Amino acid sequence: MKSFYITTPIYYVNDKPHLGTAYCTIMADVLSRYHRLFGEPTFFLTGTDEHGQKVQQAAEKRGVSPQQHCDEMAENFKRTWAELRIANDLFMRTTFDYHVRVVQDCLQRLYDKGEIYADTYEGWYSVSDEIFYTEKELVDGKAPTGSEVSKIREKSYFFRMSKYQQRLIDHINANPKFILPDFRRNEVLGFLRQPLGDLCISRPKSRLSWGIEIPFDREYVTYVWFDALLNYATGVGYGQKGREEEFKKWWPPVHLLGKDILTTHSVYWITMLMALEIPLPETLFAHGWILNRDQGKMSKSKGDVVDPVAIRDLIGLDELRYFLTRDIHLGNDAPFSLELVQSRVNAELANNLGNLLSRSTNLVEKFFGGKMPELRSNDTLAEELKRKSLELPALVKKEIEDFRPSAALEHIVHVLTLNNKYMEERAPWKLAKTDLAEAGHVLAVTLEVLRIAAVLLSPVIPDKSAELLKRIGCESATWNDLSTWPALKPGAPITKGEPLFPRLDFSKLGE
RNA sequence: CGCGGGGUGGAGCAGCCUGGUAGCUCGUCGGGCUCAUAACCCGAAGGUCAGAGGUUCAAAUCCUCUCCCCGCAACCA
Repeated sequence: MKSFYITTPIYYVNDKPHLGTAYCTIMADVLSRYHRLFGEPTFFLTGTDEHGQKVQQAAEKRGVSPQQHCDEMAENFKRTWAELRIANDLFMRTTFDYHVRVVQDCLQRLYDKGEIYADTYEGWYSVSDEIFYTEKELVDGKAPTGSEVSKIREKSYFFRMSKYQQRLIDHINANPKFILPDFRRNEVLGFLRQPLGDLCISRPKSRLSWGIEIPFDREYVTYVWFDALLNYATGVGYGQKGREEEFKKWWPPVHLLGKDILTTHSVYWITMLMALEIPLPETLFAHGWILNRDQGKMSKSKGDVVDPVAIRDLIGLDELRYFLTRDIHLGNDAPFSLELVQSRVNAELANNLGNLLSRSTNLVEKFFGGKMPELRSNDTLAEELKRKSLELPALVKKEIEDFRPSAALEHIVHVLTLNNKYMEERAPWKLAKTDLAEAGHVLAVTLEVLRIAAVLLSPVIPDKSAELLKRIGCESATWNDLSTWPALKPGAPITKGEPLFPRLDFSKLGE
């Protein structure tokens, strides 16, 4: 059986989780839950990137050790993901012992193979900013921050990235699903039309001590990206005795990442893997950014609500997950606002799904004493509904495999809409007075449709989906149950309950 | 001439690769229903698909040019 291994970037531990990182993590969660539902062995990795100058500085400022600083900051992420129902299999941290050890092994191996060599790094350095600037970044001979820069030369170690340029181009061209969406692939290929340089992968300890020590020269630590990217491999056992089977089981991964770090992944990471002779990832999928009303990047300074937990508190967890999955076409930039959330959630979750559940369960309570009615032979409309429902799993699966979760949800919503039309057409509230069994049939059909929809929506709205299934007495919700019709047992208890998705109303918030 | 993306009814987006009656959600207007979360159903108005030219029997879709918006242009993360 084919396994599915998906990763988010490991987030820089110094930052706090915001809507952008939450978006990426939720999408990876949704995709991994779908693959699990399909019955595939699935592994989902997220975590934190913990080395680097900024961490060192932040720790110094607080008067704590870098490790302690990281331990505390990593908790922000763990807690946030727990709040958002993220079901990751591992929370990876680049300060894990085994990660540090394997990164060092990799450095040593590449050095021994001649893939890493010593040379002189020359660049414009700002003492006050403590970083190098590229020629192009300089403004009138000064750093963009206005500080003085001077040209300095220092011994550094370089990875022979340039050596792999053509192989990388060939691989991208030969594997159309390697970099997605398509236009991102073009972007990377465009970038690769210029000659690729070698990558400086060392930093002198005099400037940066919080990093992984380079085994063949203890005066240096390795560049954070070299360290961080390897987490995708070390997290599932790469290079570790006793974990060979684990690595074999999960590798290669699907990397979900932000478009801003596509270059590091498609160029640095991939050439590193080539040099290390590790099989390449299946797909690098770059998602877009979530923008505010003015189409700008979300930011606290602009007064946007960026704390994902605060947003969840405002609109509800499953509602947030649904909005991000449904309203945004994975890969594209997309606007975010409470109005947009309200509109989407009310239309599809409250009015369509929630209300369909309410009206059908209400009628079952009213006319059938809260017991699941029986199906009869199908009329044309019911036959169509049944057929479309049974076709849904395959449609959803295809869309998810193509990274189109929004389209997957659209198919489901479409069937629910048809069911609402069906209710209108057959009017079981009237039928009940003339032909009770027929009214029961209409309701039974509806509840079966709801069952299938709820199971197919469970990766996106896990809590609400479970609640729905409970109310309609569904005991088994596996992928195989989706090809069963009927699955609900006549006579089983059906309960109406409170509205599953209360309508949102932000009109009074004074936007 | 650096590279790439975008410009589709009032709003937000699909469609473009593999040309063939312009689609989805919301909003607006009219009607129906009254089981339901003022929800549901039916109908209508509203678009020269940024602009110009070209290819074609046929272009939102392919090609060229122009205008506007955005991202990237690596070794901070």
